[in-house]
This record gives sequence, structure tokens and C-alpha cells, in this order.
Amino acid sequence: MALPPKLRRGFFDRSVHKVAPELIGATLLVGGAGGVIVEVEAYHHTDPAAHSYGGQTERNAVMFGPPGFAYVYRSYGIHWCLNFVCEAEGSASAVLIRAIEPVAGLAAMRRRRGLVDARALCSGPGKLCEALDVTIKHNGLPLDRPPFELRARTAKPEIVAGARIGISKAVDAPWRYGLKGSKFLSKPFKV
DNA sequence: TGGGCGATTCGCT
DNA sequence: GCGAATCGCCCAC
Repeated sequence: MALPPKLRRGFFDRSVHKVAPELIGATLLVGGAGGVIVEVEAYHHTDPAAHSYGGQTERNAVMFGPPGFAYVYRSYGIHWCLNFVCEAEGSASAVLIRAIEPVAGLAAMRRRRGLVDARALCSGPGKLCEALDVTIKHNGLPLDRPPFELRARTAKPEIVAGARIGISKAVDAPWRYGLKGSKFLSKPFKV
């Protein structure tokens, strides 16, 4: 059976609130390692919790560029977090990739993460960047070219939504999306 | 130029 | 459940 079609760059050229839930079930590979996206969060430039809310800076410049590119930033001085820029140039909206179900490159991911439990390999934004070896080197790279590979989902999964995690502003906005029943989420969704 | 504060993770209680 | 680790970003001084 043929691989699912690649996600075209135009996929990201729409509202971040449309793109985010549609990423659930898609496959993300970086350098051949990765799996099925099971959890994301949407950040719009009018959203006080978004990095782009306060305007363009050196760090968030990629968010203000065209859609279909990776925005990578350092979190808590320790971890990296991976986002996909959405909408249009200047709209400064992005989807944070929070968790994936490991499928390909398990050995490499385990080596980088230094553990054996598959459920903990990529169940968080910092964890998956470590497993997929995503760093600031990937900031500003196009998502439709290596080392990135994105493939569309083949069936429409059941999506759950809830409040985003770890933020102090706009805490109630239900812009976290997940694959219902997945064992690979960073945290369970409230029922 | 200095200090407070993260879109987090992990280990210990 | 709580707090340390750890450091770049960003704005107030």
C-alpha cells in the first residue's frame, strides 16, 4: 500500500483553528524518526498566550513569516518546542506540536531520550523534540522538505478538545486538541 | 543592564 | 503534588 500523500504547504494556509485539529492523525517524521500526531495546541496572534501577541521580536520572527514553516523556541531554558506556522504571512499564528505516537525510528528516539517506555518517548512538546532531535537548527525550515516529512491522515479520527497546558493567560480557551483515547498524550483530557 | 518569568520535565515526597 | 533545574527573552529601570 502506498504511503499517504504528503501535506502540501498550502495545508497551513488557513485559520490556525482549522489546521490544528486536522493535524491530529497526520504523520510527522524528522530525519526519518517520528509518528502520528496525537496532541496539538493552537496559538493565534490575537491570543494573549501566544508568543506573537506582543509583536515581532528576534525570537518569534518566523511566526510572522509565511505559513508552512517550523517555529522552534527554547522553553524554560532547557527544552525545545516545535510549532507549525499557519494562516498567512504576518498573521503570526502557529500550532504547537505537543505529543506524537512513536512509529518510526524507535531505536534512535530511545537512544536520544535514554529510556525504554514508548509511552514516554514523545508525550510532551519538549520530549518529542528531544526524541526527534529538533533544535533551533530547525527554526525557519520549510515543512515540505527534508528533514521534515508530513503525511496526511488516512481517516478522520475522533478529536477531543480542552484547555491548553502550562499557560497563565487565556487559560480557558479550548484550543488544545487530541486524539480521543490515545495512550500517548502528554496529559489526559478532562471528560 | 538587571531581574522576573516562562507554550517543561523529572525526581522525590 | 511540589519544586528544582536552567537560561534566553524581554521590558522596566
